[in-house]
Amino acid sequence: MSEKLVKEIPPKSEDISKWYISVIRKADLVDYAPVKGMMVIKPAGYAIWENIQKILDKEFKKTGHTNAYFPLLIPESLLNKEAEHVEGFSPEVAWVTMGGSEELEERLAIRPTSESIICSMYSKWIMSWRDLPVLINQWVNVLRWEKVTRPFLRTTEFLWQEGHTAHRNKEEAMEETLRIINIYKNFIENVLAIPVIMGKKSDKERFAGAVETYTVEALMPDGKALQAGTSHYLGENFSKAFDIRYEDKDNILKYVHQTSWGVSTRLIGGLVLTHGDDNGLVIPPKVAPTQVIIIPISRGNWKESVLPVAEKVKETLENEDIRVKLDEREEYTPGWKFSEWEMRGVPLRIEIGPKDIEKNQVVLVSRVDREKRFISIEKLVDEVRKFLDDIQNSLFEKAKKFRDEHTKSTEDLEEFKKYMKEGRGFIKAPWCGDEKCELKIKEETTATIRTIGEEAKEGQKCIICGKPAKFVPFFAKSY
RNA sequence: CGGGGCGUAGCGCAGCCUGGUAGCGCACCUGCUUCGGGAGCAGGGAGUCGGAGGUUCAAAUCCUCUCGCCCCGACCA
Repeated sequence: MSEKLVKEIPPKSEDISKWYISVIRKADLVDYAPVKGMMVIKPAGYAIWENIQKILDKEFKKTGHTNAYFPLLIPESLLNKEAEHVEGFSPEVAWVTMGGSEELEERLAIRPTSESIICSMYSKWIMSWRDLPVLINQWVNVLRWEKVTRPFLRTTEFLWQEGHTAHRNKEEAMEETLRIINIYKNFIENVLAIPVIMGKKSDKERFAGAVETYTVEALMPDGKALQAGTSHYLGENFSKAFDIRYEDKDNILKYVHQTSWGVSTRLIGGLVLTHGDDNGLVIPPKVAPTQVIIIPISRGNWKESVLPVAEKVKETLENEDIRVKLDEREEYTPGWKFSEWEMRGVPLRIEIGPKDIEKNQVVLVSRVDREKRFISIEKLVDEVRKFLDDIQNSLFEKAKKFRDEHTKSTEDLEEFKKYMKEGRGFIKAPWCGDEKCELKIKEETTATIRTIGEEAKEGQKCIICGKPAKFVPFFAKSY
């Protein structure tokens, strides 16, 4: 899209941060709250989150999960039970120390994540192999005292879902961990139209308290990677710390194997960054709160001629469960409305004017590239569906093309550094598996291991130490 | 948490260096004409200059502290 019609949005290519802030605020997704790092998710933004919830929740239910709610406050003693977990999270925990004017005997953590409180309950609930698996999810807010914040991408408080499951053995827990990360991958790619790389985290990048962390990583237009979702195999780490045991068929008491997994409102930030352009937001049809905006062309006696047709079109689409709005406001010109709804990211526009009425047609216009399709009113529903599908696909293809073009392979550190300086992106480079080399790469290039990638081939050498490589990770600078 | 930048009307900014009547564009309100890519004209409303101290006859402007936002690092979904 060449023409820039929306004023006050700085070009995405020039300063993506300014662009990002400007778009989310102009599209009315978010506002800053009075407390540092906290945001108000406004109706337009929350509607996207509701659609994310609706679609993901269905997937969780389909795979046997149920929702519950665990408390916001976690006693310090519980949080402290799993050593690695505390160490990982304690720097960013906010504490409640007063109740009214009384100082509390034990301070209470505002949940940064809920493993500890949920495990403390699981230890009461799980007795027998017949109680397993436990497959519980909750949609809640969590709080992490972050030093650097950005709306959606990293906020002090954020909304997410966290699944916490308990299983009889490693195999079942591992299967669950992978089932979930695949649900995330499919959702993020098919619904949010953001291509991701799926894989395992290195020991250093792993979730605090986990045995293995699986992640889906998306590449943003500035070449930085966004961790979009994670699924952890917790092994027996928490069950041992919280004494979650069950009596198995063989009469032996065993520790459960657990998983936990989550995606957050960060996904909205990823969506904005990935698809937006100089005219504002672009929301993929499958999550768009409004998929179609109808703009009647207000000329002459349009209220008698055009408006009734527009209303009929709206009704027809509504009956087909297409999320549609009609902008019949008189105080704005059609041109203004075009720009306004483009900025808000509505993927498909229908223009209906006097000329169209004569020809018994309507004009469909894509948000992505302003492609116009003139279609006869009889074919409305099919054509709208088809166009929405095309837009959904083209957004994914466009993002995938960018991702692929910004994924490079190298076995040379200098070339690695050069890639990081010019344009950035994912870089695949062989690594021996040693954390020291991982740290060295970060120091030299600012890139970290996003996923450890596939196993190295015979003869590939670590880019730092030159010893035989174990893996070929995806490196990138991260959000 | 370190380095840098910025807080002036809803949004974007000028004014600050060199203290002396708070300004511009967009948005908003009223009216008329407009309307197939952010319409034109005329009139109008709106700001304790982020906050608290201090210097001064006088502070948006100078000094100190503080809060917040943005960028770059370290840390993290």
